[in-house]
Amino acid sequence: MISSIAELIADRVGTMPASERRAAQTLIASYPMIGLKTVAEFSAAAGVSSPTILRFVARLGFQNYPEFQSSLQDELAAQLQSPAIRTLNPPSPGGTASPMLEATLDNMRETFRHLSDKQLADIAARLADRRGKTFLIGGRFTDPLARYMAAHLAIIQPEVFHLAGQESMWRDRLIDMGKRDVLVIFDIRRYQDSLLRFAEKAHERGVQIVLFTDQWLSPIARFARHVIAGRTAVPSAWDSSAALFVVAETLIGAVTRQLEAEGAKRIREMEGLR
Amino acid sequence: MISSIAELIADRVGTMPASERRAAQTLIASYPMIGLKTVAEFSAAAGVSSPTILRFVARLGFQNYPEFQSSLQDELAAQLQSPAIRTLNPPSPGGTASPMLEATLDNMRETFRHLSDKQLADIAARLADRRGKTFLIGGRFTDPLARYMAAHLAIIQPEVFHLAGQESMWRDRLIDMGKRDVLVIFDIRRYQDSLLRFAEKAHERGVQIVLFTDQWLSPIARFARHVIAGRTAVPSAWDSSAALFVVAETLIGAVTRQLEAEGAKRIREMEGLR
DNA sequence: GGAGCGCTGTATCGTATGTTACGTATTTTG
DNA sequence: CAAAATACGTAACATACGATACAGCGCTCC
Repeated sequence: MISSIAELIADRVGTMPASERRAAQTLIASYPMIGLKTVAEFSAAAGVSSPTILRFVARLGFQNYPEFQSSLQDELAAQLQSPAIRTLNPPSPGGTASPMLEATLDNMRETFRHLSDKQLADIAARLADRRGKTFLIGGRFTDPLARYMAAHLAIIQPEVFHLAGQESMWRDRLIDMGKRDVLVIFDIRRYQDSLLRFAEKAHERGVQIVLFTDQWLSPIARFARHVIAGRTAVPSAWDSSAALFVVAETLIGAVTRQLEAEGAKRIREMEGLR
Repeated sequence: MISSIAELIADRVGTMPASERRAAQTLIASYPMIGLKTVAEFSAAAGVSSPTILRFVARLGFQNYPEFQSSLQDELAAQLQSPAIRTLNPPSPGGTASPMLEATLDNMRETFRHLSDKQLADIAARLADRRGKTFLIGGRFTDPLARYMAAHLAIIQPEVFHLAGQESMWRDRLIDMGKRDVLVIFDIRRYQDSLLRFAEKAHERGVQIVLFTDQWLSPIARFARHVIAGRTAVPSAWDSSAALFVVAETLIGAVTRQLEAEGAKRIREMEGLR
């Protein structure tokens, strides 16, 4: 079975005329980068004419050059998006038994790799801003994450609300929301219409939206001021929210640090109330 | 020092207008593939207009779109030619970007090191046992974990109940619990008396208790049939529940696999009900 | 409440790109 | 050795792509 263009070429290079073979060799030599450039550059690198390149890709079975390029890109994307394959292939050191764990760890590293300290700091600053209220809400499976975050934030600052229950209940809270307020939304596949509708309404009111979503981005990203895209792929029937969970914990920690002075006092008071 | 376009974006995303930020987020989410496609495709994916994309790349310092694409390609080429860099980056990116992340990853590895496959399989089998009911409950900060697990388990099997609300409400449910039933409890420092009391009563009725706790073990461990001890130490004012979260997800996956036949049917039915 | 500024999308334009037609060179075959 | 078929490049073409000008809109700041 042929699963990559490189294999496809190796398979058919024998039946090609001389010039096309040179094209093939050039592509393989710096696979697949040259194939992503223009026909002119490709032909120049191979030392042949443009039509030869086009005949070459046609012989590989592609209708036109863009289709060939898309194919290469898809291949690349598959390689890049699953570092797990690469990390697992040279089998895990020490015999870490659980592929689930390995995938989760990879997800977290990937998620944080796309997440700069500055972004996190910005979001933390926004959440720590005491001038406005903070609302949190989540989808079917992610609502617990919203609760988790709310449970912590509510301790270090006032005016933190988790929106639970029915959709109509949230809508009634919209009236309390304004420009200085922050709405934290958790939404991963399959994205919920109800959340999208709610986000849109909140956005119209000028509420700042912080969105936790997966790598394919919930449509709510349209309205969000800050977007956190977590990796969710694991060898399971379900998507994993673990990476988002860790980001949430990181943010909780950062906000706590910012509110240290006031927060510490609050916490002490709360302890006293027990 | 800025060595990749991703960092460049992270650096400047704060100074960008809303639409360009959407472009940035879209690119980062599926980095860097979208940037290799045409302006039209990029703009469509980001939900903005073409000129916005062009202004976005201009703001990053590129003269034109092709130059931006070449830059991305060069970056990709460098990554592909030395996969070693990619594998080495996560462990030690110079000064470990996020100590929080590092600590969390360590916690997970440690947690799973003390957790045998057999233990996990046993617990999964117990949870998949359809003869009894499943109850889940958690403490102040861990209740969301119980909810998360309940949300998933409830889909693949009937008779899954999350115990919420006030203590007196749980107590009333004790009457429904018997020897064939399982009670999943989440309890980390500072351990809650209410949970301990509840666990004891359930234990007296012969309920099988599965306990998620921290490395110092909640006193509930006395009554538990299975104990999962997760590492919780992180450089933050709060303890981390991330390791327990991952164990929970692992169990959810394992139970799902065991109930595949019945579970799949249930899931399909549920989808149909939407 | 009004004036100014900045952001964003629509419509248009020029051009670089992929594509095709055709003529010449090279090889193959009877 | 002649004749045909195939291979290859040059040059002209059409399309789709990136770039730009402009107008509408919302926001901020007097």
